[in-house]
Amino acid sequence: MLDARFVRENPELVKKAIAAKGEQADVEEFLQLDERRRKLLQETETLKHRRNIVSKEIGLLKKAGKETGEMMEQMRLSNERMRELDEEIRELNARVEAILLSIPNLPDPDVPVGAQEEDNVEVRRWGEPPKFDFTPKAHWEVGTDLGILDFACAGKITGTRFALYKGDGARLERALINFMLDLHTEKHGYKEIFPPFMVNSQSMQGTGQLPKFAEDAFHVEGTDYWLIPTAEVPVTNMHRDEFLEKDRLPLYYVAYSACFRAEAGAHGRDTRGLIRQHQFNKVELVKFTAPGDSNAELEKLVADAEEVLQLLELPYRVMLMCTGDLGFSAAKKYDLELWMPAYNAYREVSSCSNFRDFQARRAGIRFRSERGSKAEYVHTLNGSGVAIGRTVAAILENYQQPDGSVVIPQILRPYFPASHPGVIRPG
RNA sequence: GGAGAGAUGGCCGAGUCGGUCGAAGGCGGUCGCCUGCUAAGCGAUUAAGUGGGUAAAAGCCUGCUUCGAGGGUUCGAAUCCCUCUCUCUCCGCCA
Repeated sequence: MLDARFVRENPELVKKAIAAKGEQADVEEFLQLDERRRKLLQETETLKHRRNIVSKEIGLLKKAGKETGEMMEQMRLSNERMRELDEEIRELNARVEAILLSIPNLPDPDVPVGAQEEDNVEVRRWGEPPKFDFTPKAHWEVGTDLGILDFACAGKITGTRFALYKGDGARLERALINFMLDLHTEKHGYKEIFPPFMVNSQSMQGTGQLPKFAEDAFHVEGTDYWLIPTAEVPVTNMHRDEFLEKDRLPLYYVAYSACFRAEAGAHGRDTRGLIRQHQFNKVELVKFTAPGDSNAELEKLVADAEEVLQLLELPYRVMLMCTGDLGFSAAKKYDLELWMPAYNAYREVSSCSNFRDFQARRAGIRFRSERGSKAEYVHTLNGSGVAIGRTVAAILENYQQPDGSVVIPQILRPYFPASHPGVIRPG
């Protein structure tokens, strides 16, 4: 959420940002409601000021044994007007807040302006797409033929957009989770968190999923709980409504979690395979930093995620998202995209964003710099480090052999039994 | 699920016959003094949110709100009443 004062003072800038992101939010209505709200606020506060003074006086008079009946009667009357004003202010507050929550974050100045994917900018590429002297199969065929993925069975147990991993497939999934957690904790200095997979609505609002994107998430009926769409939600909310001491920053967290997404707007897209599931695993990186540090921290975050792909020896590219692809809360975002031979295209496995103080303001995550000792909001960043299911898909496609087997990336061998041949074969 | 206790400022912790309590005290922070350095010591200062005024700005002046959340009683509520949430202890149940 943006600062109300900032919106009030820079309405044109905010409107431009809303348009650039392709979002909808009524800044004009905000300005009108806000002005009326402040006018009423002044009126009721004047009345309250008087009440406070008179009440004190009544206390003193009573102590002195004086008559106070008339003053009390007067106060009773002005209380009615206060009640009316407060009621209207409360309504205005709710409407102003609602608009404020619907205004997206401002894009950074160095973010390319654009409406669609084609406007994203490729920053760099790593690795060479493998050359096959046979026609590479799609990962769902590879996995199904090997007997390590079973979509039909998952469909029976649960429904569409779920996957069942078996044998070496399940092992591969688990190996990737452990490999990534180990890398980020041991080499990159992140603290490991294992969060709840359900959160309350306040947490969902803190990171920006609510109120706008309720239909993208699964809600547990009869409760205030939501299945997390990413570990970003519980981990960022760890520090909701807290002050973080300056010398504690930056904070680096890494969390494995299952992620649950309704994919409401994606009917008919990626219906096969592991690319778009209602439930998938992800290792997520989350940072809390001082405001001045978030630019540099985003670059480091991207590098940390890239190292996962490099060690797995999977070809990828880094994309800088244009304003239209930034999403609601981000000020700047890089996507990492893995090469998928069967798609003959790069597909996203990681999204690394700098939210600046947008989430922190919603979630009330503050800190004090030593000097002015004035409270400020921290900056939050996060990125996938990386999505597991899509990585499995990429491994199955990039490491597939002519005979249908799949070579296990070298870095993952220690996560398989010593007796394992290092190749996944049918059976 | 049953019984009880609790929730106060960055942190800890006082505060019930409702009135000068936004809140004692301590810790921590900041500034100054002192000390050969460090440690200790002395003094001052230090809640947040929001509105208005003033200033180029840092800031300064001023109002209102906030003692888990929401509602109520009252001229006046941290203090009284109701509802809810969370935490802790005991019992029961359970992976």
